[in-house]
Amino acid sequence: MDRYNFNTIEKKWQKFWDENQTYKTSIDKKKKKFYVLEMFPYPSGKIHMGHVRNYTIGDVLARYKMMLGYNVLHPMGWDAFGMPAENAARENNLDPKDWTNKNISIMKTQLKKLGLSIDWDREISTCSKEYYKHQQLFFLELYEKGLVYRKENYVNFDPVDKTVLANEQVIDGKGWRSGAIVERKKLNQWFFNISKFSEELLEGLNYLKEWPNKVKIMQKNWIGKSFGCEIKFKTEGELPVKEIKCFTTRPDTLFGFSFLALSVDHEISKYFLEDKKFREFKKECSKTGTTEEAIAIGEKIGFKTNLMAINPLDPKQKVPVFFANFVLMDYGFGAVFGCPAHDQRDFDFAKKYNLEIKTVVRPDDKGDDFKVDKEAYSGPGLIINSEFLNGLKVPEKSVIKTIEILENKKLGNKKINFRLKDWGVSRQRYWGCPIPIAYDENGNPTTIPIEDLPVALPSNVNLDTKGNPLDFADEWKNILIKGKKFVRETDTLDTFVCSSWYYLRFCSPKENDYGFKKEDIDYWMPVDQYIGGVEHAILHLLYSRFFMRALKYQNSDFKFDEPFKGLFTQGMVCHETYKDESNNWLNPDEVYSKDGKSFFKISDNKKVKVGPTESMSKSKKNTIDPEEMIENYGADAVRLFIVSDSPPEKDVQWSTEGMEGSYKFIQKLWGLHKKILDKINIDEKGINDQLISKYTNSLIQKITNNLENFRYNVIVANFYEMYNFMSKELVNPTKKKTLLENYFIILKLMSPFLPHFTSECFNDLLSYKSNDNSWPKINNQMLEDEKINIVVQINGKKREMINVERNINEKELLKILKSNERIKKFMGEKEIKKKIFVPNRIINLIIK
RNA sequence: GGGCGAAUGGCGGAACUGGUAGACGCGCACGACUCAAAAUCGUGUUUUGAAAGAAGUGAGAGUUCGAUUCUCUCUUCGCCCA
Repeated sequence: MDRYNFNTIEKKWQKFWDENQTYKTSIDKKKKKFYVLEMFPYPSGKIHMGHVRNYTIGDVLARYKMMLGYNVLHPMGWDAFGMPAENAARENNLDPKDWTNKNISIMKTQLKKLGLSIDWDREISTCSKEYYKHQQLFFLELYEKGLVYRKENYVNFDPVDKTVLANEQVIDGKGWRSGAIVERKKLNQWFFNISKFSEELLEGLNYLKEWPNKVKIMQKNWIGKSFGCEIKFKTEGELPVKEIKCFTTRPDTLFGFSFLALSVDHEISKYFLEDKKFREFKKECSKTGTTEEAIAIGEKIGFKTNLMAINPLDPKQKVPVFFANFVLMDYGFGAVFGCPAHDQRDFDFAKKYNLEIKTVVRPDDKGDDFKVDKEAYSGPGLIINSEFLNGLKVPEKSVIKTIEILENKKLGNKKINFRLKDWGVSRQRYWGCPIPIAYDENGNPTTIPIEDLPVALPSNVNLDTKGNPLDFADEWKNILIKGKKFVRETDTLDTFVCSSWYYLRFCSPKENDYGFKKEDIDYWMPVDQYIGGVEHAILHLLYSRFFMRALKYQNSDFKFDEPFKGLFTQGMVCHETYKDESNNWLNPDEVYSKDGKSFFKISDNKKVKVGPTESMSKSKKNTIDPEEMIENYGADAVRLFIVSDSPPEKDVQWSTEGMEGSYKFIQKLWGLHKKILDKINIDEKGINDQLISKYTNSLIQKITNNLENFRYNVIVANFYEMYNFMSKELVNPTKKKTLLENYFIILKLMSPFLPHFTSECFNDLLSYKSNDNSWPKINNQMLEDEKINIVVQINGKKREMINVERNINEKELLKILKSNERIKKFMGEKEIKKKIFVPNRIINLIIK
C-alpha cells in the first residue's frame, strides 16, 4: 500500500492556496461576515506550540465558517514592539528592527507550513511606520478629547541600569538584570484616562454573552467597584492640618476606630521630610515594592505622628495618626481609618503597636459579648458596642445607615470608588511607538503637527546607554516646530497600546489617511470570535475595550462599544520536565526512555529525574519545536493532535505517543481513501446503504454541534469512530452513488481539521463530482430510527435493554417485558408498585 | 485571606436539558504476519468474581423512581486577585 506523502502533498496545497489567493477576503455585502481573530504573536524568533494550538483552533473555526457560507476575515500580524528586541539587539549588536523583521520572516514561513487559512495580504506589523503613524494620530485624537494627560507617578527605578522597571521585572525588590535594590521614583508620565470609563467598562461586561464567565469576573474584580463613604476626620496637633479625608467601605465600623493610617506619599508627609527618622521610614517602605501583593504579605510597619484624629461619630474619641506602609496613595485618598477588630491588616498593625482592638460587629450566632481575639472578623452579623448603630444588620443595613448619618451631620459623603487606575502608557525605552509630543524651553508639552507624522524612530541609536537610548539621540530629539525650538518626548508607548486597536487595522490594512476606513469597520467589526490565552484576560482585553470607547467618545460614527463579541481562551501546552544529576534542565530531545517510566540522558546514559508536567517554557527546557514536528509528521497530523487530547480551553499535555497516533490515523485514513476509490469503480447493490447514510447524517449533527461548542477533542474522537465504522461497513456491498455522497460528506466534515489531506482526497474524486465546499446539511427525517433501544430498570438498576419500535407506548412495552426472560427472573413473583416511563428512552419498574 | 473552577480506569478524556458511566485515543496483554524485530492487522482491557452477580465518577450527607450531572459540608489541586 502506498503511504500518504504529507511532505509533497502539503507543500502542493499550500502553494495552490497561495497562488490562487484562496483566503483573500474583501467586503461582500451579499454575504454575512464572520471575523475570526487569534491574538497576534510577538516575533520572538520561532513559533511555539502555544501558537500552534491557538492558530489551529482559530483556523478550524475560520474554515468551518467559510463552509457555512460566511465571508470570513481571518488575518495575521505581529505584535512587534517590545523589550526582548531591544535586549537581543543590545546583546548581539544589531538593530532591533532587523532582529524583529528577521524573526517575522522566519515565523511567517513556519505559520505557512501549518496551512492556515489566513489572508496574508492583510499582514500588519506594529513596528512599521505605516502602522504606528496611525497610532500617533490616535494619541493626538485622544489628547484632543482630554483622554490623555501627564502626571507625576511613582515607578520602579533601577539605580544601576538607570531604567524604569515593570512590576514583573522587580524580583524580591531587586532589578531583574542588575540585581540592584529597586527604588521608587517619581517621574512625569503620560496616562490614558481609562478610569473615566470604569462604570461603562463594568456595565459592558453584562452584554458580553459569548465571553467566558471567568474572564468577566476577573475584569469585574480588576475594575473593583466599591460602594463606600468619604469621611472627613478632624485632627488635632501642632501641624497646620485641620482634617484628613478617608475613603472607606466600612463606615459602619467607625466605633471600632483606633488609629488613622496615611500613605507615606500623603501630602501631609511634607511636614515630616525634615525628620531623619521619617525619611528612613519612607525608605524602608519603598523596599516593600509597589505591588499590592508585596504590601499585603510584608510586615506592617508604621511611623507615629504627633497628630490625633477625632472620631466623627464620637468626638470624645481621639486616636493617633500613623504613616503606614500598607496604605497606598492610589487607593481612596491615601488615608484609611483603622478598625483592627474587623480588618486583618488593621489587626496586624494594632497588635504590633499595642492599639485598642474594639469589637463592633458580632456574627449572627454569637452573643453581644463576642470579642475579636486572634484574628479580625470581617463577616456578616450585627453591630454592637456602637451606640446608635447597635443592632443594624451587617453589611446590608449598617453601611447605608451610617452613611446617611454621616451625610446628615455633614461629616461625610456617599462615594463610589474604583480600583481601576489610569493607564500609564509611558515607557522609557527605544523600541516602541514614539509619543507625538514635544516640549518647549520651559518644559510645556505641545503636540507634533499632524503633517509631521509619523514621528519615526531614529535608526542607528546607541543601545548601550544607561536608561532610554532616545534620551541620547540628540539629532532626533531636538526639533523646530514653526521655527521654534522644541525637544521631543523620548518616552515611547506601552506595547499594549499597539494591541489595543490592531483588530481595527486588519479591516483596512492599507488605508493611508487614518487607522481604518469607516466602511470597512462598519462591515467587519466587531470581531465575532477572538481566541487567545487567558493570561491576557485582564489587561489587553480591558485596554482594547477602553480604546474602542475612547475612539467612540465624542464621535457618533461608531456603532458598537465592544471590540470582541465572542471570546475563547485556550489552555496551555504542557510537557514533562527533566533534570540531570546536577539539576540542570534537559530538553525532551536530550533524553530517551524505553518503558516510558525511567528516562536516561542520551549523551551519557545517566538517569534523568522526571519532574512535573508544566507549561512549555524555554527556562525549563520542556519545549517541543513545532517546525520539527511538522517536518516529521506533517502539518495535518500536528494540527489534529494539538486539538485531540484535551478540551481546547484546558491545558493539554504534549506526548510523542499521541503525536504518532495522529500521524498513524492520517495514514489509516489514506488507506480508507484508497479502498473507497477502488470500491467506487464497482457499482454494487446497496444492502447497507441506509445504514451508511444514517450514520453520516448523525455524524454531521454530532460534529456540527461539537464545532459550535469548541469541543474539538470530541470531534477527533468522532473521526476515529467514523473510521472504525467505515472500515467495517466497507466490506459490505454499497451503491456507488451512496458511497460517493457519503464520502464527500465525511471529507467535508474533516476538512477544517485536515485541510491538506482532504484537499488531496477531493482532488482524487474530481471526476465524480465537483467540490462545492459547503458544510453538509442535516436531514432531520433521517435522524429518527424506526427501531430504538429502551433501557429497562428494576428498582433503578439497569437490567435489560430491548430493541423496540420508536414511539412505543407504555402498555405495549410492558407486554413485551412480561415475556422477557431476564425481566421475569428479576421480577420474580413480586408486583409492580410504580412505573416510570420516559418514551423512547427508559422504563423503570419499582417492585416490592 | 477572598473569588472562580476542577476532581471519572494505568493515563488523556467522553456522557445533549437528571435517564445504558467509562465513547475515542494512549498504554498494556494476547494472537496473526515474520527466520527475527519494527511496522501493520485482529482480540481483550474499571475493580472484584469461575459465573450469576456485586461494587464503582475525590469523601460524607441530602433531594429523586433514578445523580458523574442538582443542593449542603469537607478534602485535594489549579487559576486569578490580594
